[in-house]
Amino acid sequence: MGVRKARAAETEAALKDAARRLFAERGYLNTKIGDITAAAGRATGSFYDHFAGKEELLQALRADMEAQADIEIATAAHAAATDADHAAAHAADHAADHAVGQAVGRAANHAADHAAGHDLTDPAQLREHLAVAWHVFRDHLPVMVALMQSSMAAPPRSGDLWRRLEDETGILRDHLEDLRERGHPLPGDPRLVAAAMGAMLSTLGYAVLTAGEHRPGFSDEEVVDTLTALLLHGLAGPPPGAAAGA
Amino acid sequence: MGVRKARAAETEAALKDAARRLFAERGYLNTKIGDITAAAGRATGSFYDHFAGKEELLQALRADMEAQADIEIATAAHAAATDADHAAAHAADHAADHAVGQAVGRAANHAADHAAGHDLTDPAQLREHLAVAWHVFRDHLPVMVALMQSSMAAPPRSGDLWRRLEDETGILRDHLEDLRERGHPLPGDPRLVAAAMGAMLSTLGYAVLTAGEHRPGFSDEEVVDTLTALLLHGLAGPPPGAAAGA
DNA sequence: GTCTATAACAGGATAGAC
DNA sequence: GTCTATCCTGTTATAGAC
Repeated sequence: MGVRKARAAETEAALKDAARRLFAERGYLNTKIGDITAAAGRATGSFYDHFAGKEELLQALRADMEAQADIEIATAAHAAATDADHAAAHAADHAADHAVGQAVGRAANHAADHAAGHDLTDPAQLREHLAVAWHVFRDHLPVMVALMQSSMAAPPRSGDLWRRLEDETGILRDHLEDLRERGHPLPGDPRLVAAAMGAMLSTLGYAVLTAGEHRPGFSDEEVVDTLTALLLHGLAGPPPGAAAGA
Repeated sequence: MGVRKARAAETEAALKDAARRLFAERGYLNTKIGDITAAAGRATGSFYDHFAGKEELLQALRADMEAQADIEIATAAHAAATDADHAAAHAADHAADHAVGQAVGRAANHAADHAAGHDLTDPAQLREHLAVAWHVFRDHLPVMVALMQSSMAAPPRSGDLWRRLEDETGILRDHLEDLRERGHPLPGDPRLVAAAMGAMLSTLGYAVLTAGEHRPGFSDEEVVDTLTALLLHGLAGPPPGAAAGA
């Protein structure tokens, strides 16, 4: 790789970094191309040598995020697999795939293999799913914020948000369908239940993790524990003799 | 009221109507002042004789919505109160107040009185709460869409979304706190649980009710039933002998 | 109060030298 | 590839006649 190409890659990285920084601070919609180039220490015109526009930049950031999430997930799953506890390893492994799909909207390739054998009614597995999704959201907050703002800014009737919700919860839906096939009673159509859970997770994540000053003051663990308890047994609480996850 | 004033009121109403129509079609963010005046059959300049800007118009629409919701709620509660079934009437009455607060972000005045005596663990009452919130959302979709787009477009760190979530779920939170004080185990901090439920309801509502062509095909009842079942007993389902709402 | 016309200002995107 | 300079478009908001 020549110096020229290296310099170009450097500029592209600088633009991406600046974009992530600004997306977290001002949001995607309020960040102008000029803001990004200024923050990256480049000229406005240079932007268009790397990206066709703001939307293309966002897609590039999304690709980066998915790639990095894959790595994090894989190592997390591996770490869990070295554990003595089979159930935990199993949960972490599958939770990873699901959660990434859930938070990012991908991983259809692994879905089929891993759908079977899951049990979202197991407190540990459900908690692990939610925890991974929550932390992916937190670790990639700038891009998640940008993606959410972008899909909320689209014309309502385009159905963008519903599509996004379905994409993000593909794996979760598979797990639910699997659960239903094995005879477990579900609250409703797996598509709907999965979308509802995705809606809760993404909007609550956005609200809690971006609040900054006016921070609600909930720790990651408290949020994950609460969502686990709520989604596992609802408001009525666990049946008298059950060993719950809360 | 003179003719001049009446004409002015007419124009203001025309602007509001046009705005609601366009907000539902193109969304709040993509609707320009000029679009509204054109759709209302007025000149662009006339807009500023009635509103200081788009944000002020939105606040006016919000006020209208809240006023109308009050009426709808009151009559609904009254109708329910004439029923022979005490429990149903009770549920509908309080559900109304909550749901409006939930969907609209107000009704703090009634909160204190009505918080006591509720029981969100009762399937009928929970369902009623969710049903009213869902229908308020649907009936005022243009304004709800605009409000959501507006708060999502704000700078993330402003904490706008978290504040909005807390405001919308004030009454729900009160009910949960009441429940907790009466010894019922909750999934977590009432503020957090309420916010999570609000996040689910508003985002799912937006996604499902705006999807248009790419409509998921779920009826209002199916959604309300599903959310009731999910929030009442979670994914694990009702305890063996329970009479659930699903 | 309503209109026409226009000022004022983003913001996106390109041209051409280096 | 990167820069400087500029064009061009859309949108807000106001001025002033009616």
